[in-house]
Amino acid sequence: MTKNKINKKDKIIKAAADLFFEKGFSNTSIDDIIKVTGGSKRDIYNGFGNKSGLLSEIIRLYTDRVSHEVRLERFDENDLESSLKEFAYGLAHSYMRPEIIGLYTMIYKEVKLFPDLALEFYEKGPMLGTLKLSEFLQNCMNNGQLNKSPNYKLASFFISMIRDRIHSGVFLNSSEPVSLEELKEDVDLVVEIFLNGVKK
Amino acid sequence: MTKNKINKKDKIIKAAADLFFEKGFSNTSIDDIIKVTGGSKRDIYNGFGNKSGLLSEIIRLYTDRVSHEVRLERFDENDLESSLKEFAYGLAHSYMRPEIIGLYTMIYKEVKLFPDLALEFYEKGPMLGTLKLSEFLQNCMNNGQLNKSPNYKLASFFISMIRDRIHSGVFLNSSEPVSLEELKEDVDLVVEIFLNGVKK
DNA sequence: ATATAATGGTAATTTCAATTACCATACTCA
DNA sequence: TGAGTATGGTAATTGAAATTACCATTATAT
Repeated sequence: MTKNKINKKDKIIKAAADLFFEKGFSNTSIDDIIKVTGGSKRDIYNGFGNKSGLLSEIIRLYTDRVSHEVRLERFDENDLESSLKEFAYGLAHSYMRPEIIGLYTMIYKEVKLFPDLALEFYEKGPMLGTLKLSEFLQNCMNNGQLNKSPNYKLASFFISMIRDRIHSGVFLNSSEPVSLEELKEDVDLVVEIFLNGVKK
Repeated sequence: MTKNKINKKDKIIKAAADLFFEKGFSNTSIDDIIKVTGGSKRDIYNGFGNKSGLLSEIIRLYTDRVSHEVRLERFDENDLESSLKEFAYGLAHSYMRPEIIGLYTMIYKEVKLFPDLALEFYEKGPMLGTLKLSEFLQNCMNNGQLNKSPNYKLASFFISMIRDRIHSGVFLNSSEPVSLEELKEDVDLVVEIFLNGVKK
């Protein structure tokens, strides 16, 4: 049955993603994956061509999920501060998720090996979110609520503060991961500084 | 002569650092290094114990250089804006240097393998710079020039904006590296937003 | 100057992991 | 149901790279 084949592929993708995100692509062997899923190496070569093919499918799949979430973001020009805060909470939430951290970790590790996949991830993920926010900022400039400024750049700066607050500890092994609740104050502070910084 | 031994070690360190920064630790073989320096593998095993030992020396050496530079930063409480700008230019300059980018790249790649070295890098590099800035901000708060706020956090936010402006393109393969001249406007914009955001 | 120790080079050795070969089994469709 | 095809499992094969063995050479110190 085709159904079983799909289940098997899914199972492999799930297991491989966990391993790749945890240990990186290069440090995960085909055998490691099979040890989790059962079956045999042939399942991977039949289903995905080779190890790199498996990675491609995983990155595509996970970045598509992220980009889908980003598209759902809603902003309200009549409530600038709340909108920014909600956006920032969503962002923080997303950057804290293990799959996202794993995705970033892996892409940082393997960007030299797969430059195209890294670019695709960037465009469907971080860039899309930045565009979404910059559009909102542009509307608020048109409104007269904000000073005219290069909107994409402002959006990038805002997002950098949020993301780095969460990721710098992870990627340099310099602090324990925290929960969104613990972060809330910091996120609010970011919004406050940013808003003071850019509003009329 | 001991002199020759040191020269040989230095030569190996230089060549290995270039390769590690360019291709990463795991993807550089001992033979790759020897191909550049001449001599034989034994030089590496005699001089550094093994491949990891070589990496340790490199990370120590390069992070010490960075931390030395950071210590030289000068601030002037009487000229807040210029001080921040000068600090930001220095920061940008530093984040753009190939050795620094290489160091970050490699540490991101291998943090799982060498968590202690990653932490050491963080403490001697980014953390030290952040402390330096936060001390200055604290002074300006005491002065009454800035609103009271958690100073280390403010400093982190400021640095995140500068660093991410430069590094996000590199690490996700999403844009060409730029020069400090091209960045100057963006750095000025960061300072402007930040200062508006935090000053009384 | 020569016995002893350190150093360097070449060629194993070992390990690990991706990929492939080959055979047995299970499925498909007439 | 049975010929032909696809799939899965086990066991090669291959290649890369770290580490080590061993011998030759050079340096050191009395």
